[in-house]
Amino acid sequence: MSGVQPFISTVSGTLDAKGRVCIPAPFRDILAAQATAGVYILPSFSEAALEGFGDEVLSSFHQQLAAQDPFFTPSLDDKAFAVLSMSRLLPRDDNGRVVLPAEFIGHAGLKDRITFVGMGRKFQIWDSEKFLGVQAERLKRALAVRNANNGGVL
Amino acid sequence: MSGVQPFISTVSGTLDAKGRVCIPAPFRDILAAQATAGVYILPSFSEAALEGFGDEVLSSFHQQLAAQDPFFTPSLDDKAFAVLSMSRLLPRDDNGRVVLPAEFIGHAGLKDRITFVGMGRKFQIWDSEKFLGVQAERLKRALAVRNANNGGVL
DNA sequence: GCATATCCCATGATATCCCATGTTGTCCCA
DNA sequence: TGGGACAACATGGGATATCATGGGATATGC
Repeated sequence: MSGVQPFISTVSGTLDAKGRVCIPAPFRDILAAQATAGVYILPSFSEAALEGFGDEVLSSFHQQLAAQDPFFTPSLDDKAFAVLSMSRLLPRDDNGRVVLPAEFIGHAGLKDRITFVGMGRKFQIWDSEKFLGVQAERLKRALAVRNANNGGVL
Repeated sequence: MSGVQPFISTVSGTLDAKGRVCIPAPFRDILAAQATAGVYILPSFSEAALEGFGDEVLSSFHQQLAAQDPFFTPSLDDKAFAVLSMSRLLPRDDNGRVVLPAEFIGHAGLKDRITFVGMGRKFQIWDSEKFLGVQAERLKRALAVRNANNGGVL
């Protein structure tokens, strides 16, 4: 198992009346391997979804910013703001659940059925119904990429 | 044994009532050599089949994506989605079997008789009946390729 | 004191593990 | 070269543990 284990697969879950979601067990194991106390959650700034990740992504992102001049790199502040200021470290309870803040639930338009989507270094949380449309569109784009450069990895 | 051992040959197997399939012993040995806990399974984008592979394929794909910024690379989401979100790591039991999720069985249209097809870095799982037609067509295309580049060594 | 948030326990469903059995292919000996 | 014994593999079913989810009790802060 070289490097960091990727988040893979797509699983469905529920959001209860208290705003709790149960992080899938395989995802919890990956987070635990990164010595992450809970899970970092960030509202995506381009989509109606939440992004989840562990210490590995946060610290590599931080180091990438730290390598640049902190006062004279305009894009730096915007990126730092979009990611760092909006992220929260949510603690997990004994059952592997976290409580999503109300504004996060609103941002992603979450109802009671949600979908966890493994994306490698991060994963996404979608409203299950919203995700169906996004899924079809993404597959179409990926297929177009595949046809453009026949000879991809797979 | 330099590099990675390829999956070769075509063998038939069964899908039982619990959705279990027994990975052929030679394939298991190749997966075990890659330190893969089980086997990664991915529904093919373009065909009614499942694709199986080990850590060698997945981690090379993941590392390629991990080199880029996880939040500011739009194309990353499409590629990660197409492969990583659709793949699952299925654990093997002591007898070398894995449980296929119901949606995978549906995608490939699997009945009780299935066929494992060695394809080098990966292998495919087909419904045996469906594969008969595909096999003939593939041989025809391969022959066309051979005829197209006459002037080869053989 | 009330509202909010955290922790803990109980339950149902699901997936994992384990053992038993039949079959097939391989090896050895006559 | 043929037959028989053995071992490895594949398949079926049942027991067990893990996971996800709901509800309730206890602490905390305003």
